[in-house]
Amino acid sequence: MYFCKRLLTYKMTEKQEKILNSALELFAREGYNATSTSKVAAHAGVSEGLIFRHFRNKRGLLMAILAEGDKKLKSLFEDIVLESDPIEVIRKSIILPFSVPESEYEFWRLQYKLKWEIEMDYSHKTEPLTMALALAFVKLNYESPQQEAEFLTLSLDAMGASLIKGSMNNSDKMKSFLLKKYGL
Amino acid sequence: MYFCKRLLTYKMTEKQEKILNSALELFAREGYNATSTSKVAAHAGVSEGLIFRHFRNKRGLLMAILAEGDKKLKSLFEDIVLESDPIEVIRKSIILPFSVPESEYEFWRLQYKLKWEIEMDYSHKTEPLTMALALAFVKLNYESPQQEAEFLTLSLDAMGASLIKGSMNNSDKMKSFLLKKYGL
Amino acid sequence: MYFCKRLLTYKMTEKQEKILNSALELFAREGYNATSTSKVAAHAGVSEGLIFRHFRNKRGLLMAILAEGDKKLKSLFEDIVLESDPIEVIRKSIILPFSVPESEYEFWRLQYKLKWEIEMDYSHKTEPLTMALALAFVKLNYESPQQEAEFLTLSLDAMGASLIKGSMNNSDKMKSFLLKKYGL
Amino acid sequence: MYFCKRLLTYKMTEKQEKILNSALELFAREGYNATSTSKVAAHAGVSEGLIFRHFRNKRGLLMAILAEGDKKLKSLFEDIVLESDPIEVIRKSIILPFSVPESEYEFWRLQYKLKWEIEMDYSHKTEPLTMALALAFVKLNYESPQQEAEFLTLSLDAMGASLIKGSMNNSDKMKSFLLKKYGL
DNA sequence: AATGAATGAGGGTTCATTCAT
DNA sequence: AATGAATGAACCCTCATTCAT
Repeated sequence: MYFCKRLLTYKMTEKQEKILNSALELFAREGYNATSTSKVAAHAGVSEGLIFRHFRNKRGLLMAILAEGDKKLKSLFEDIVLESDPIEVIRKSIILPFSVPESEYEFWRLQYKLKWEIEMDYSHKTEPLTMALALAFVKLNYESPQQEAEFLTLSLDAMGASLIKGSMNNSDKMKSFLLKKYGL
Repeated sequence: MYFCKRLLTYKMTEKQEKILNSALELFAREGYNATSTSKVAAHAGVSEGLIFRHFRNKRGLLMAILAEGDKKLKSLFEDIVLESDPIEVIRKSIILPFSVPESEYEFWRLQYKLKWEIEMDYSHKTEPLTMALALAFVKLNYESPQQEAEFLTLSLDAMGASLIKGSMNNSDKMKSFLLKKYGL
Repeated sequence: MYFCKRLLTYKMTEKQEKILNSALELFAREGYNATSTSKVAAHAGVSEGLIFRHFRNKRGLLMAILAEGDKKLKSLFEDIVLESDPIEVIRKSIILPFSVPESEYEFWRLQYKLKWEIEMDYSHKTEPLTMALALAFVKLNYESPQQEAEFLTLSLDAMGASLIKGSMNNSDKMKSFLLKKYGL
Repeated sequence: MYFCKRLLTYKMTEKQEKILNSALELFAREGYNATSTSKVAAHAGVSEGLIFRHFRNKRGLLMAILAEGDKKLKSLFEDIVLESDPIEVIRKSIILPFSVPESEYEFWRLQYKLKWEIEMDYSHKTEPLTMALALAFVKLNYESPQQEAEFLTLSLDAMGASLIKGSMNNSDKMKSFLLKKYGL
């Protein structure tokens, strides 16, 4: 594994965090390939060499960001996965993309970008959500719970993408439309 | 506009086409930023300089590809947009992503990649489809035809993405599920 | 093989030759590792990128130099190898290191440097000389012609090294001493 | 002078010795320029900074190694220089390169490497040997004792180099050949 | 004595692009 | 139309070295 062990502990030097934040911002804005390590260093107010001392690689830097991101993702899904009421599972899932605070758009844009830029396998990350939804649809006696769950997951993912790209005009309407569509 | 005038005419030299095809393939596979003009030239069996003679820029090369792609996209939508039977509009829309031949995956992968890599505005391209669907849903007395159309468009886009990435296990099931969902 | 094909033909661009000459000079003076490609480029009055266009690698540049050097080496040995008179073979061999013009010291210093710096296999290059000497010693009924030849080759190599390093005080005396030692 | 004072005393910390040994090994194997201080530190299991605390410089580290090596060299020559019997002087000299244990090849390879890599003046180190030989040849009434001594020194040096590089096939034959050549 | 964070300069190499032919 | 020589800027990364702890 590439990413620095320190990341997994709670101790991280100030500069290390600056690098990580700058990289997240720039990767998310310009893309991974289009962002040079020197730009990251400059943005973080740090010598370029330090990036490599802490993260070995440009790739290692990316992995460190993704590792941190995965934790965020898991905690987001946790609330849904642990929910026992199927109605609530669906409601919370639908609400999810619409309740992401703008401050986190950066992180999500990066996820979407990387999904395509570096052919990152992303589908397994949403799997817990799909499974929770499938279970909920089973409980609610839907005819094809698995397809239903997969479809909803993909659609919500698409909603999220649309929101982040700013190409959805009326997100509130879309949210309530979806809730109604699933009888909520 | 950057792209070479020749593109708009129907005459294109053999080498010009080779460049275009190679660029499409490489951009789609590796991404725009990660593909160097020298790689394109080598893959096309052409001198690097020729790319710039014909397309001015690396960006111009990209634009030329996209221009050609837009035509393909339009012709795909045409059949749907011109359909008057609302049921057929919906059916054809749903079927669309599932009936893209694998030989065209490359082109579509490029579209998806660029959507994120160069923050390409893509939503307007699907607008004709959304409008056709909205009209269909109006005719069929759906409650929120506009949201319905937007939602379906986004979802189908997501289906397409999933198909191309190879992360959809059972596309046939998903297709028939969708058709049934819309009462077809 | 790394080195540019052009080297083997007689056509070489002016700048290509400048690069080669500069590299020879600098590699010989400072050593291969201690000489940066940027130094070579500056010394040759050429952009650094050009080095890589023509020789692919820093290593490729080195190989190109060595390839040219090998030809020089072979032509030096040719006169000895083709000699049929055993006395002459020995005489010419002994004289060889002492008759290298100072203008070629650079090239030879590079050979010696590389022999150690990059663990270059060098012994096979002197093999033709050893064989010619062995044959001569056989003809002259020496007791251990093979050892005699190997010993002389190694010793002459050492003479050459000493000469090039400037650590031999009286090369003329040494030359005549050697000639006398072998009865010439 | 660069090298750490501690070297000249007989007390050296464990880590200091580890550094020295690692540096010797790596310099000998890869060359001085091609070996980074970080590699040395890693190989020695020591922080990189410690190298500079103890040896000031990368160069200082090298000097420390060479200083230690010089002692080894002197003790090797001592036995020859103190010998009064001229026959024995020559015999011991000839035997010298052939009796270096393989465990010391590393050290000698470094000497040879540095001779060329950093244009290290090496000839003065062999001077005591040359002088001892010259004296021996005088005693034995050789015609040109000085040349004879210089020649033998250089040749033996070349033997050593050949042995270390592994390019001498039959070292035993060569040794006895040499002994016979000098009437021993 | 020893560490590890931090740096600035420079390493080799690739880049998109221009130009003479 | 087409080539290939040529460039300068930027690329990712490693270097020897310093410093606070």
